[in-house]
Amino acid sequence: MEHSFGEDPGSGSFDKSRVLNVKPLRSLVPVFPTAPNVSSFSTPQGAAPFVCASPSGPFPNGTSPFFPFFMSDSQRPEQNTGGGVHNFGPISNAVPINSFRTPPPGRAGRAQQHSGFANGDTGSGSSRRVTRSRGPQGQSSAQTEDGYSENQNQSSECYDIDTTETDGKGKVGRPKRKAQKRTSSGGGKDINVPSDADVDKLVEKIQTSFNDTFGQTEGDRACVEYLTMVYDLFRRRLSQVEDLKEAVPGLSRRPDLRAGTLFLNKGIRTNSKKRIGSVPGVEIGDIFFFRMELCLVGLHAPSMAGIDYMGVKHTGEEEPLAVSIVSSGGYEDYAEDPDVLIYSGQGGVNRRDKELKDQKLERGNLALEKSTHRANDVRVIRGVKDPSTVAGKIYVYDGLYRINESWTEKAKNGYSVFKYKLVRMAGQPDAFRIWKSIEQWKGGATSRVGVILPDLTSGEEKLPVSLVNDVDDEKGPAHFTYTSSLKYSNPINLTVPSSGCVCLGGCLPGNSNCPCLEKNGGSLLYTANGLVVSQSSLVHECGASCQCPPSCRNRLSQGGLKIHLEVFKTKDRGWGLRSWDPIRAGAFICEYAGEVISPSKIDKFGVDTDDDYTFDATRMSQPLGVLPGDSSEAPKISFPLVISAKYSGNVARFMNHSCSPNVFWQPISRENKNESDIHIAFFAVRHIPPMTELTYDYGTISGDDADQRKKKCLCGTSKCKGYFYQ
DNA sequence: ATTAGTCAGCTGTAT
DNA sequence: ACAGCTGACTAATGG
Repeated sequence: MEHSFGEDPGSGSFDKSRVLNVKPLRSLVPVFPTAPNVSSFSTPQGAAPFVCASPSGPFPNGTSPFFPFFMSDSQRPEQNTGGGVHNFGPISNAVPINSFRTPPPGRAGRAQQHSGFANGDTGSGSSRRVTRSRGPQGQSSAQTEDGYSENQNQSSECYDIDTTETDGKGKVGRPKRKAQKRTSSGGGKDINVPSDADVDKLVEKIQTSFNDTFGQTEGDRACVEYLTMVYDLFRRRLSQVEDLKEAVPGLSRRPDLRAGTLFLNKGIRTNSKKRIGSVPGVEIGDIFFFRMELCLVGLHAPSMAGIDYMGVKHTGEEEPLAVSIVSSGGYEDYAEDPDVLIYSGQGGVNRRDKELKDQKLERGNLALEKSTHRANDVRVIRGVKDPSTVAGKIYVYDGLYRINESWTEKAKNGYSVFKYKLVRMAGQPDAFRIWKSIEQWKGGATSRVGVILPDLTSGEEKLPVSLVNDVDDEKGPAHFTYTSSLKYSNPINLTVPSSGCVCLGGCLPGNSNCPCLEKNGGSLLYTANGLVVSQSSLVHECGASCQCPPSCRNRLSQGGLKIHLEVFKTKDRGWGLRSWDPIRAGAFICEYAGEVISPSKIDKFGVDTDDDYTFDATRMSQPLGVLPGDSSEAPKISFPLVISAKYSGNVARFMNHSCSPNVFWQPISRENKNESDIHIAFFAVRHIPPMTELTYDYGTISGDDADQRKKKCLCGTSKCKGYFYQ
């Protein structure tokens, strides 16, 4: 994050008339596939511009049908990827080679019992020779570097010291969960949710896909992004499965842990070798919502413990050194200063009888002590409070620190505790500091450089959206009217009339009598905490004629802004959109507001070539937010809806294009008596740290004038195609 | 050099 | 309040 978020005591009031005519970046043109096809969006009588169809049809003539939700993999036609780049690589049905691996002698019998993940060796397979380095006699697989010099260069080097690196097959013997009851909830309906056997198949598909794409690479940015995205997709899918099961006492619902272990056992992970210094592909400022995520990307291996360390050889003697710590509020740390962290050692409390005692200089504490003297880099992950999550905590990777001093002191409870003073290395991009700044902005105590408007929505949204320019002196984008809603010039008649639900307490998963869920293939497509499970062709939400309350889970996109956004001036791409709040993968961000342009209007008046702010759902783009191999996987296809936000619109009109986007769009149908509106909702592809620009893929078009709409892409990502279509 | 068993960890969610 | 999963450690067994 190269922006500076300084204070500006001067900027306060603002004259709206100074929002000038600035040539916006986007010059979009409404696009329809081809002229002859336009008519296909209308019924023969020309009454409805498009038809809202249930997953199984019917479809208007000439329109490509949505892929049915229930289609099995063998039934599904070839994915149309629009000729674009394959992000995920081909998903094959072939059994991965290592599935045929002979189990080690003496373990075979046992391993076989756990059908699911018993044989989960890692994809990197044979090269993963594991030796344990234990104690002084631990024979480690050599290390030439001593790695202790004060030299900065050493920091990013990977210590080739062998640590106890589980290879995924080692720990199968532990008794796993008991045999699970099969769900069969609801009325025995065919529910669009996989069984446990399906889950196992799904993991194998993910494994294949992961190995195909990243099998050779160990830890680059693309790999880390893919891994975290797929992990959370899978986790959301599992939580959807859990949702359908009756609560079994003695069986807790921890989809995060289950997804994590399945991934680890299948080798769906990266940077599994411990190292001192930065981790390839993980960037300072990256955020995580589960400890398992830290483990999967190689940032911090233990699933619970706060101190990660490894044995490092130094002049023949091996000693433990700390590689990373997690400060998450469980101890009496001092973590207010963005550059200094006073960290407490671990231990001192018996977990079972909660008996308190002095901390001992062992394990993590010992490693931190050694690292104090060796002055090696230690990665710091800070837990920050986040009221929006149930856990109330988010982990932020704050980069490399060094331990300046260590001491012991008496804690409030009277027992002695180790304390370590960690100081952040200079020259690293801001991470935790940004969180502290935002905290202050929210408190309103300080003003900020470059704030043009504190709320450009003028109260139209529940949350203010500030307009900020801290790069030049432009005073704002071209004038427009802020509206939070989507306007249809003509109501749309449903071909299949349907009534709303009567779920007075809100629609709940497993209710086979809810007509709204039925439209979604029998399942609720949103998790309990308001995340979309995955991208699909169309999500049916509850609407005006439903009797469920506004808080119903199936009305996720209807509550207006829940995330604190701001419109800001980018360095070279005009105005853009970013968020003060961290955004979880799958979280709803906003919808695309504006005016629906009917195809007939376009026929009559021709294409408005000057409309710079248009959303075009007919375009093709890569599927994002879709789990490889998921039975509910629905590739993104064109959708006959074009929205103009030139004269009126909301924050979504400011979202720029990226070839490696962090946001995807999703058509949503809202039932309304005998009418139905299609809305376009935006969801996060992956976790998005605060103040990161939000972008989506504008998609590709074909046709005679496609070349004219090609614009040079400035997204700057490694996957950049070099152009995009305005 | 492996394997199985035990333990506690600045988890996280249900009650 | 407590299930859950892992890495670290320990003891026992096999070459």
